[in-house]
Amino acid sequence: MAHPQGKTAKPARDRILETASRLFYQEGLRATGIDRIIAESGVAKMSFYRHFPSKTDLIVAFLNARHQRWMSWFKGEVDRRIDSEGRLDVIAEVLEEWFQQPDFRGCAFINTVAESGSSSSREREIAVQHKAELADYLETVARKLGLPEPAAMAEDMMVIIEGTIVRRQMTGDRRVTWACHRLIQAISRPYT
Amino acid sequence: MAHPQGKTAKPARDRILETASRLFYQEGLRATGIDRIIAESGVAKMSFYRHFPSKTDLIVAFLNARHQRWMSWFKGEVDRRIDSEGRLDVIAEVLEEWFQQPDFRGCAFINTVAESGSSSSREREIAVQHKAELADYLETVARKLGLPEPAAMAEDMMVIIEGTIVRRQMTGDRRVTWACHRLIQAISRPYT
DNA sequence: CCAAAGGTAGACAGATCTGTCTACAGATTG
DNA sequence: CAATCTGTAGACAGATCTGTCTACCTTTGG
Repeated sequence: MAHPQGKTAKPARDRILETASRLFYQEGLRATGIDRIIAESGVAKMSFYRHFPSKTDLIVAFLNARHQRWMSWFKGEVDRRIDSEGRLDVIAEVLEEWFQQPDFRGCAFINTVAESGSSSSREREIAVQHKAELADYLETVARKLGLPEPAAMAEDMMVIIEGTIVRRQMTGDRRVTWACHRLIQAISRPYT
Repeated sequence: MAHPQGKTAKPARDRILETASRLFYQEGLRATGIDRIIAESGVAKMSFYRHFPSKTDLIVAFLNARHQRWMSWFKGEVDRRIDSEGRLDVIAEVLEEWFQQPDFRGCAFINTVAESGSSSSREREIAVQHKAELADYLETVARKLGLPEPAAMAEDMMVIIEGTIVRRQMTGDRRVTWACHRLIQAISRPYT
């Protein structure tokens, strides 16, 4: 091997994607330069461009991977709790688990849209698609719980979730999760 | 005058700040270069650096101006409607007016935080301060309406508002405002 | 065995970005 | 009048960013 790192060395592509995922999420897409990703993943520049012909390709790979990873984690946690407790506000608890991670810096997709200008872009489309899938999932949950007007309920939940994430990113205050709890309970109460 | 534009030409500083405000909001802070601001405001480079010693100074001026402008507009609209209708969900109508503006691209302060990396920055602090003032104002509104637990109510409202803004920026769908309406009505209903 | 695949190291090009500097021109004011 | 303030026009420096290119090395499959 040109640069011996033992048999367990991960392939260059994996190291690049891991480093990029960390930096893109932590520092932002525009703020993270190719050179830094190359340096921190310990890879040659040509290896980088062999696997990702452009920075945009790397961003797309990052967003797709994060979408897969986050969605399956979120669905798993919510389904498990819903099945045992049957209450919609277990979602607040799942979100709180996410917020507890020390590197939490909001939702990568919200941040991506915030960073995207007014013109449309591949990144923006992926983010919008991610949120559409999340809304779809919430509608199936509402249906499973037998709630009335599941589509409207899902949109209400989306507003609560996005607000909770953004608010938590801005303030870092745990009271945000309490507010999330109260709001979900409020929309779960039957109309008088 | 060096570059005659008639008696009504605005001072260079104003033209710079107006152009920068448009571009920073529309395209993002990092995506907007000094050179473009200089070109589009029709000003010489030295005039720019006379008024704003660094790009950061211009960003700070932009955020402070936008904070003043947006907050006074929002408070004015909400106060007027609250006084005549006495319902908290007039806030959804005020937000919808904002969303109708053709250049709407979310909240400049949320976008700023999304663009700021994990390290703290002057821009981030201004954004956090802006949201703290908004939360304070909402608490006074809740108090004025005689609602129970105004502090918790204000935090609930913040989550709803942030979620509505982000959701609207992401989807552009008017149903988001309906969800905002429903949510405010839900937390306004007395607990059973 | 040897060719292909995948890797390293690093120079280089070209664009762009922030910020400085010179030279000059019109207006205001002491 | 002369100084000062505010402005224009544009060259320039230095950093950084994306992306290309050359040259060489090692492992593996046919």
